[in-house]
Amino acid sequence: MRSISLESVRIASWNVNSINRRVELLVRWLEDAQPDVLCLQETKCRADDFPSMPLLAAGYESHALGLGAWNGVAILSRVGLANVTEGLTDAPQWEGVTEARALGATCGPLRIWSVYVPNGRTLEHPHYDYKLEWLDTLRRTAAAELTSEREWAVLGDFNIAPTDDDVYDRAAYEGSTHVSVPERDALSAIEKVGLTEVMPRPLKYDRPFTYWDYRQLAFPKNRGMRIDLALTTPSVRDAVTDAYVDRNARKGKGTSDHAPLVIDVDL
DNA sequence: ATGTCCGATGATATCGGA
Repeated sequence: MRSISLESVRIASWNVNSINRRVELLVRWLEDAQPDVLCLQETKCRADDFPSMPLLAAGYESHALGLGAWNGVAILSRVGLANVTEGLTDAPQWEGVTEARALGATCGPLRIWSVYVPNGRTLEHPHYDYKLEWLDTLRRTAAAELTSEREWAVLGDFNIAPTDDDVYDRAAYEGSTHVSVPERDALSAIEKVGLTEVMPRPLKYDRPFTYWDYRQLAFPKNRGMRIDLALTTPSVRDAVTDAYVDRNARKGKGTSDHAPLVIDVDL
């Protein structure tokens, strides 16, 4: 019989839209929010340009995956960062390149992945097919890792609004990506391998949007979407004590167009 | 005025991407 130990961790995910543009903001947020693990997306820098020193000074070790101006993911942790896996198994390529969109690591009690799902651009664009193929590859990687008896989570920018309630106005997205049936089916297929979504609470208004376009005053008008998601094993989900979107991090000049998703778990 | 912002580039304005 094994002993049960209570382990409390705060995990988070944030599409930062260029980490080198926002190092100081990120460090201030880390000091304020105190996450134990943070999954980052759209770091937009090579691993050797990643600002690991100021993050280390803030108390976090990090592992970054990036090719340059586009995409890029990373994981920060103050509870260990081991067994790092760079990329999905047999990930599809875009224009001959295996992009930096997925990073897995074991952090404390959790096996955790940071993902930046392809945007898709339009329903007719080859990038949309790439998005669906990439999501199916994520499903296969998740299924393969879930055979181990470890608590497991994937956090990131999925570029999918799971339901019509996850966009400010369904009609505004008619014929667009992020809300289409094949994208939502691909998300459901990932959940069917043994994952369940952690639903955050909003800090303001009725719905926990995580992204607001920079244009057309979308943030002050709360014209947002909930596309940054967390899928976990059921036992992690059942151990969640709080989950929220920190929309305060979206306020003001010089912020990312995404807000962080924060999840507290008592395992 | 897409009421914007990012990195990259025959850079000092323009472009693709989001």
